[in-house]
Amino acid sequence: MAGKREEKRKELQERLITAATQRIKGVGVGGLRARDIAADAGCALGSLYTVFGDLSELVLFVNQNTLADLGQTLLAATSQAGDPQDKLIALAITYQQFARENTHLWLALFNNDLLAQVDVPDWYRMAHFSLLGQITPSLSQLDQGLDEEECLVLAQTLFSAVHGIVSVCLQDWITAVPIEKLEQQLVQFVETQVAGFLSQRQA
Amino acid sequence: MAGKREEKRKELQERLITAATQRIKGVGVGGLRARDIAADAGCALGSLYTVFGDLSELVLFVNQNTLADLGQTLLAATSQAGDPQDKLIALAITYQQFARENTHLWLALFNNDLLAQVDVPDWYRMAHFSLLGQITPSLSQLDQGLDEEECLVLAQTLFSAVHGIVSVCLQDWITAVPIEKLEQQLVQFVETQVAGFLSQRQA
DNA sequence: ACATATTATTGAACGTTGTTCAAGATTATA
DNA sequence: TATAATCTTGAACAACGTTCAATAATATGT
Repeated sequence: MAGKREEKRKELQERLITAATQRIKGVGVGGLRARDIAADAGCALGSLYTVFGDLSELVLFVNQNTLADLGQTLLAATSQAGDPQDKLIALAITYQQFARENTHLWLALFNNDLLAQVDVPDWYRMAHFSLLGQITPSLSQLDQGLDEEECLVLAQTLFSAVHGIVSVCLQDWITAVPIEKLEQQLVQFVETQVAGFLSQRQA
Repeated sequence: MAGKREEKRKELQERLITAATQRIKGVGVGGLRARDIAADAGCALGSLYTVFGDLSELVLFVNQNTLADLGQTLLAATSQAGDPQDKLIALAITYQQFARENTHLWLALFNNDLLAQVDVPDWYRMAHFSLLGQITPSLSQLDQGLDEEECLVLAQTLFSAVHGIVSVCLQDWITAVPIEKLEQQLVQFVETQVAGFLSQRQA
């Protein structure tokens, strides 16, 4: 009978993460309720707090899975791109696609109301960081004069910019740019950015 | 004694907005408490709900002021810029400066957890929209072949991109790019974007 | 296999939240 | 000044995240 405790604990943890994931998918991270999650996972309310310190920590685990999914999706959809520019465009389009197909889970990644109360663990920062690793090769291919740090900063800037464009569009702030034009917007943006690089490199 | 009711109501409304603004400045929109606001404004808890439908509506009024401030700040800091590129850079830098100096108020503008429950009124969308009006002239100056709609979409894209860069940096997602490099990052970004425009216009 | 110690699970209970509403205070009207 | 209309009040409510003593389940020692 040895090891049964740990095994059950792991099972419960997975059930809770699954339940939380489904709830976030449905109602968003703002509509997350401890009692709902416990009910879905088939355990008592208090049991949730024997596995996770609080709800924020549970969301962090959901986010870890989302980040992994996102990383895999980006990798799968862009590995066969040739051109650096094509690859950057494919990354942006795939990012936007993921955000649209998993809006609530994607928004949970950036909801700092919950995350502000917990100090973000290293594995979380790492998962974010590794996404940049899919951008840097294309950048250093575009401009071979970039050192590693410049390349990282540039990747960060580009990622943030694309994220901003997608984010503003999906949260429907202003009526000007409809979601139907998002892809076109992104393609144009990356093209302009790449053209700017090349033009600056010549000067 | 006529008109005293309306006068007191307006005063109370202003006191509540002021109190809420100060609270958001201090603890962020997530730390906003109806009881604190009422206490600061010197009224009963229930009075808050005779002026505003709920807390979200109150935050909307705070945001209106913030948007007006932001608009004024951008206008004042960039009106004397000559070059379209210089103006776009000035806009980005000023936006970042405003975000850093009024972080909590600025974050409240984009916190959709509260805003999602209320349907955003037109005056709110207008205030967002008018910010774009500070970008479009520079863009049509850069490329006079742009029609009005293209120009608006482009302004939206650029604004979103800059917002994303600032947002990611200020929320400290990843350790890679420190806040000290934010300005440099923005300047470089706008320069690249403008260079891209010009290069594409020639082709 | 049994008894004991250790640990996990439970859900009622606590403090805090946004919001409501009958009672009382204030202002308008005649 | 008296009456009607309206606003202000804060106790009360439901729902929330979180805790914890009691109970059930598991591990350990003989």
